[in-house]
Amino acid sequence: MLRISKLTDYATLLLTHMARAPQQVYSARGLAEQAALPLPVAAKLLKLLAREGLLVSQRGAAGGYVLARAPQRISMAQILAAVEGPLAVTECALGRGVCEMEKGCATRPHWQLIGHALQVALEAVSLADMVAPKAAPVRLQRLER
Amino acid sequence: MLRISKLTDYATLLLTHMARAPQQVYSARGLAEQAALPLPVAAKLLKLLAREGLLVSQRGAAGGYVLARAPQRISMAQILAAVEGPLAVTECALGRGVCEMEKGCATRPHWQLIGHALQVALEAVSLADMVAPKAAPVRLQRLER
DNA sequence: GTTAAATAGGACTGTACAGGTTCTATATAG
DNA sequence: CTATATAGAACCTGTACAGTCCTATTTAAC
Repeated sequence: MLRISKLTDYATLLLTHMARAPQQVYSARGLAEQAALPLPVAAKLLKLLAREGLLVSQRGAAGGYVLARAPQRISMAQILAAVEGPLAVTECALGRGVCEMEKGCATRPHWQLIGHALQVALEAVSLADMVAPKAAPVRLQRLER
Repeated sequence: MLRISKLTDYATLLLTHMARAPQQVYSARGLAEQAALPLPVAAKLLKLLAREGLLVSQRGAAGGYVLARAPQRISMAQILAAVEGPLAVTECALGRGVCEMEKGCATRPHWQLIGHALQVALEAVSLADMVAPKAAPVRLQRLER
């Protein structure tokens, strides 16, 4: 569990295809074919990614989508945030007052810590890393007290 | 997003209560009250946690639940796995043949890496850490290439 | 100017699963 | 024997994810 949504997975797929030749303009139709996704799904995602600033869109004939930045500067954290909204492992991580047990809850700061570790892990992996043949160099370390 | 389920959150709540006085026997009813959870929910979770080996149960009158191990030896990863099943950020992380795009998918190993980072983060935080006043000492590090 | 090709944005739908309840069976202390 | 526990399964229900479709709007090309 702790699974990302399928849509996020698809979005990553689309973006990695584009990352192989950045600056090129891709149509929704073409990308859907390459990624083997239904056109409506790909189109919906591309629109979303454009709205969220990860892609730049060009309307009209011969239009399409281009990566808004170099693949190195697009992190998995950004992709996930674009598709699924802000990262929040627990409800209380979203803000005050969401959870009614807030006052007596000693576990909250620790959840936040786990959430933070996850955030860092996601930020450390870029789109460029995702197309690289070798695994991205991220490692977790446990500090002794 | 990437949220844990409410049930996992509740389970953590119950377990942290128990961790404050390990070796003590807790009834489902008492724990439900302390944690301010509906009795059916608490009961269901406690049964599950017992089945998964995190708790030891004692049936009959004056029965109840005890932590199966010291709080230091119960990790958040174990709690999450008990309630939600094996950690899998993407579908393909569960095993071969689940995802039909498997052959041409270059992103898979990188997802696995992210999943692994998450796993380590969750393993590094114990139940004992969750009741401690200070945040647990976990840190992520990015290695240079 | 018209047409074709593309994105923008929203509405709509089905369905799988989390979240929660209830019931019956079984064990055990007193 | 009875009261008090847990064990386990079946069941219901709301909601959010996944996916489709329809109607603008923009722009290149002829």
